[in-house]
Amino acid sequence: MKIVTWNINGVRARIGNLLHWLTESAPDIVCLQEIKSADDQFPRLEIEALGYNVETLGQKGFNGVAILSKLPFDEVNRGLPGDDADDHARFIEGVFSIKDDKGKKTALRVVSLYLPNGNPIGTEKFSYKLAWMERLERWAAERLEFEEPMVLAGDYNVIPEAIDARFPENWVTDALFQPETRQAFRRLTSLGFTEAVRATTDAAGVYTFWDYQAGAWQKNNGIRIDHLMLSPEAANRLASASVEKHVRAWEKPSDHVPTAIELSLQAA
DNA sequence: ATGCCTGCGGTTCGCAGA
Repeated sequence: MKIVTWNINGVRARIGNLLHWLTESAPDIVCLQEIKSADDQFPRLEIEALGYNVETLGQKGFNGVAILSKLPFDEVNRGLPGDDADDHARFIEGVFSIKDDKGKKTALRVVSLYLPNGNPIGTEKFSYKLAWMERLERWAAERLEFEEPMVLAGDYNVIPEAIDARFPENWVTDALFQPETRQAFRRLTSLGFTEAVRATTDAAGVYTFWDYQAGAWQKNNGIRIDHLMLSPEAANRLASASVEKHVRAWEKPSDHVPTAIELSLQAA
């Protein structure tokens, strides 16, 4: 089963790219971020026509997340618990039915998350980011008790290590590379999650984002900030992970590219 | 030191992004 995360930077501006990519990449489940669209403006009909079920948590103008799935949704949960005053659309969870090793029906949980950017540091934006990461950690710790295959996929806005940036020195004062940010990300690993790309390669130069400005793509001035965190039950079934870098060279690209995993499991 | 570029809202500039 192929599961992909992609910060699409405006689903309506990118609908042509999205439809082409869905046909080419043939994912089973897609986690989208920054759809920048209210739910009633989301271009669902074109996507449904390709055989996908669509669930969104949209917001007018910015943010917004969605899950597209060839599997039917058994359950959908919108919003990250822990702060009733938080009105940003950054979190949606879908639950699907799969077969376990013995052919018995069990649940697969997939989250599409858009973690706050947090810049500039020293402002309420950065404290919101860190608070959001604490809420995510608490939520994830509870979900791990289910002992189910689970994928927390999205734009984490976290550069985990220096190897994940072409020029790490450019990011030392940035919210994406602060020690507190990286430590909060590592706490997910401490809970028991496995980050899929680093589980499959130690290579440098694996990036998922290139800024639109200053020729960052042409200079390969990239960073790796889109991640898939796997529960133990999902990590045990990880067959491969890959970054679909070529999509960044398309006409009118998103500044992020799709990041994919293959899990050895079957829909029920 | 700053802007570089892009999408969106709502109008031709401001905000947000990373």
